Amino acid sequence: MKASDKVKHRTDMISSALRSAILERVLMPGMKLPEDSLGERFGVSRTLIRQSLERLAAEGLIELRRNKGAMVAKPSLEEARDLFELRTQIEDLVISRVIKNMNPAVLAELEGHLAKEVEAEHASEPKSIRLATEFHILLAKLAGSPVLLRYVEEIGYRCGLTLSLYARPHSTDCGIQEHRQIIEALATGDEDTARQLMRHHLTAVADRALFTTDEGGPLLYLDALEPYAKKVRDGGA
Amino acid sequence: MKASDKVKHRTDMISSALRSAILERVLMPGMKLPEDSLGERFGVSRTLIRQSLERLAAEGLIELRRNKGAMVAKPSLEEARDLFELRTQIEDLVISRVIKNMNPAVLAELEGHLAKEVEAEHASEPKSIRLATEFHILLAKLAGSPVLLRYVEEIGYRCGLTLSLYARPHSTDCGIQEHRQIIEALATGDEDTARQLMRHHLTAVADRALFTTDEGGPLLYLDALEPYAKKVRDGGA
DNA sequence: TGTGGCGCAATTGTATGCAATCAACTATAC
DNA sequence: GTATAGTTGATTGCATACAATTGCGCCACA
Repeated sequence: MKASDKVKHRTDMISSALRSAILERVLMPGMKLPEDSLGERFGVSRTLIRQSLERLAAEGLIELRRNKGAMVAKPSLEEARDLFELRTQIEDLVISRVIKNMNPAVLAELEGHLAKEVEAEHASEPKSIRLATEFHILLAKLAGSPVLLRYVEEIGYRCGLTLSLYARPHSTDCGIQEHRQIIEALATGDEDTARQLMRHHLTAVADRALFTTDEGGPLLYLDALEPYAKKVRDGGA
Repeated sequence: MKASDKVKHRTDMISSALRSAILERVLMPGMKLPEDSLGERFGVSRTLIRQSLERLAAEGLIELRRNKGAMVAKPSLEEARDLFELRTQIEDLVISRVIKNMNPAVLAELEGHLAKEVEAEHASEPKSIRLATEFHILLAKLAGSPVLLRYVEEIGYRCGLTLSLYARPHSTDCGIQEHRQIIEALATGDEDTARQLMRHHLTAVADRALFTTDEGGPLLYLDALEPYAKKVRDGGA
């Protein structure tokens, strides 16, 4: 049966849970992530936690220091700028590809996502943030290249993390309007405009954020993780 | 002291050893990589091998199938093309940055590398291949962005892997001349020319390779690994 | 002779235990 | 009172042991 096939392994579930927690700003940059506390929370042994942490470290979402454990990554301002620059460059390719694949079904997916963003705009802040990132990931999916998707995802997540360090609250507000414009340009097949809008959008997101420099001390905070751990313990996706 | 600091952990050494073996075409795409055989070879337990395999899987160099073990990745032709396209797009950024950082020391490093390439041209094939990839990595280093370096490295490695699947023998020959031209353009600060040369170079590398479709069966071959394993067992880098 | 099921061997998935490392604290000497 | 050395507690690094899964070969049966 398909349902049991799709059960990714527990490591994947734990990685995803931690990743979501980081992207939704439940785990803030600098927080320590000790193996056995996490293992206890998730109801698994340190082995699986270790694997998950290594994976997230490879993605750049956490830092792993020898004999000193893991903590949510605290990218420098420079690193943040480099990430956005790289992202901008890569998403050019996404635009080209999506335009090539454009059709009513694709357009519908994009507009469906936009609707979700509008809906969440005045609801929960974490959800808006997540949807904003997922807009770009949806575009990458529609580009039809697994390779492209892989890197857009990873860099998008890392950008999301940097925003939780450097962004002011509510800085996502105007993003929805920019997403809408991009969709319109894509729909009309105007590649140059779409590309420029995307570049402008990403620059704007970065600019809205990266000017304020916030300073937060490293803290350990596990209870916030509880809802995420519960899903894993209960065997959910 | 610095020497003891630089002792990366054994997992890193094993990952590097396997990565080198893959890039030097000692481990060909499709070869199986069983955990305990590798562990025996490298003189470590399966734990460390597993970690290394997971890391390489994250980099896209090997594939990891649940309950069925690891094998050297066999990227499809389409994936190969996507990788080169993405690489081309990203290395644009490298060019811009290197030009900004250009100075005599940088130029000297580039020319030093080119000299090594020339020297190895008629010596060992694997060394030429390695040096050709490392030219791009050197450029990324000189670009001065760790983020950029990380992705150029990874994608460069993956491209190297695809070439071992799809490239004809001796297809690296003309690469050196192209590298030389790129260095010249960088030296004169001509960004547009450099960028175009780089794009042309990468396209040429891909084209020289990706037309022949070779079909190789999956094989298990461990003895070829011996020199790599020995370095690790002896505690070398 | 071909096909279907059953069991065994091989390989991976996960937990646990012990050793090594690091950080913080205390005690002692100056 | 300060500085340094020793010691203790906590945390990671790695190996080993056991459980679960998969694939293959064998045998029965049509």
